[in-house]
Amino acid sequence: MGRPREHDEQTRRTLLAVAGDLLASEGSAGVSVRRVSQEAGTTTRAVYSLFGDKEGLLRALYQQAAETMRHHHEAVPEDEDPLVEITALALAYRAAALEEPNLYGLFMSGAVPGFRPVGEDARLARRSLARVVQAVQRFVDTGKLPGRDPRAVAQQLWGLVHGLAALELQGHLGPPGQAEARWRDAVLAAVTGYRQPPSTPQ
Amino acid sequence: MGRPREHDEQTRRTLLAVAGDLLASEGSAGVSVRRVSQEAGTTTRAVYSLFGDKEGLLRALYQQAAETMRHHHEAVPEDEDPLVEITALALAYRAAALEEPNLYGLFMSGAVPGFRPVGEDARLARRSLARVVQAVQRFVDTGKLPGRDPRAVAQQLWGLVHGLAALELQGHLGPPGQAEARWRDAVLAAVTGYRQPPSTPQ
DNA sequence: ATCGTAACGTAACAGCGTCGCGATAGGCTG
DNA sequence: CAGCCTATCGCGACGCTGTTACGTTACGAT
Repeated sequence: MGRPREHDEQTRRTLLAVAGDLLASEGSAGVSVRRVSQEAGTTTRAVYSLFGDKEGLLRALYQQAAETMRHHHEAVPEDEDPLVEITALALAYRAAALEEPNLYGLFMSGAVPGFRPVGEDARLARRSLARVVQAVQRFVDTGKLPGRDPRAVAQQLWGLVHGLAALELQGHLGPPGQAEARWRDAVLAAVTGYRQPPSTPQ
Repeated sequence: MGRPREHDEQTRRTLLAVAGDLLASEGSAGVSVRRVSQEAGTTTRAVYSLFGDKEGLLRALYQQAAETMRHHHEAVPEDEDPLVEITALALAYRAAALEEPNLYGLFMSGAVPGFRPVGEDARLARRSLARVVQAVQRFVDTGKLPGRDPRAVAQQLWGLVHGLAALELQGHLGPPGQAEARWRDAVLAAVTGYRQPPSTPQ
């Protein structure tokens, strides 16, 4: 019974695509409920029917960004040398961040006003790093990172790459060539450090 | 000639203090020109006379945050061991970030909608790390970080601490005790790595 | 054919950043 | 001392925002 819904899955996809484009082309200021729904050829009601509210729309975008990050990581081949594989994973993270800076900003921190991932969404960010945890675990198991806690190392590497990404997106790392050198060097130093057994007990 | 200005230096300080308090207590959503000016006992015009526009007000807050960060760093005593001094500097960074998360978010990236530091302000962020650059320079000069470019190392350490701060503020590092352990461990690994001469030419 | 109901578009609400406009207040000139 | 000049003031309006109450519409069930 009742009127059949026209705000369907297709409309949902269109809204998400438009929101993503607007975020990329005009930044967070361009993403308003009116603007997005109008450019998607529908009305503001559609956003509220499909996503609950504006934050719901942003949450969907966030999940999409997390998925993109996960795909970038899973495309990295395994390597028996931790330095090679971890460097490749870091550069995959960098590629994802540079590819869609605004989407990455939404994903990793505060590029959009009041948006903050909570609960399941916050865990989504961590899950997108599963590939890194798995790699570090493998290196620990085979004695290549002696005495290390895989989750701790993955967290710390995550911190490093996120910080480098934030700095590069703000222009603090110079031109892309120099920036990549900074990434490689930082990862190299970190992995070198992790290859030594930790001196503080954990 | 003309009417004497009542939007003076005192008004400016009051507006900045109110804006800082609102940012700390209610986040970026609480900082509106109307709200700030009203709670400061003046009118919206004062903000536009003294700061140009809302972004001018935020810029002034940003500069204040940079200054706070610089002070935290300069309070760290010198030490002949790079590991000791750099760890202390990193924990000073952490303390500044945790002390006023919203101000730090404004300072380091996108905690406020359309705000992005440019030009002189972006350089201000780098200048707040002068103490780190100086320390690394000293270690390079005395051969404790052989073959390193002080500016590159400082940038990379900056990336590391910023990333860790962002992760911790988002709750990804667990309770404060574990978080501090993560910080110490990450810095330890990085410094250990920097003590080895770089294998890639720079 | 009529009714019930669910989803629709519209229009309104409060709040936002910004700025044009008339009022105001003090220093300079006569 | 009176009056003008002008820089600064507060007020109110403009167009925007996210959200939602409301009247309308379209279909399945009776």
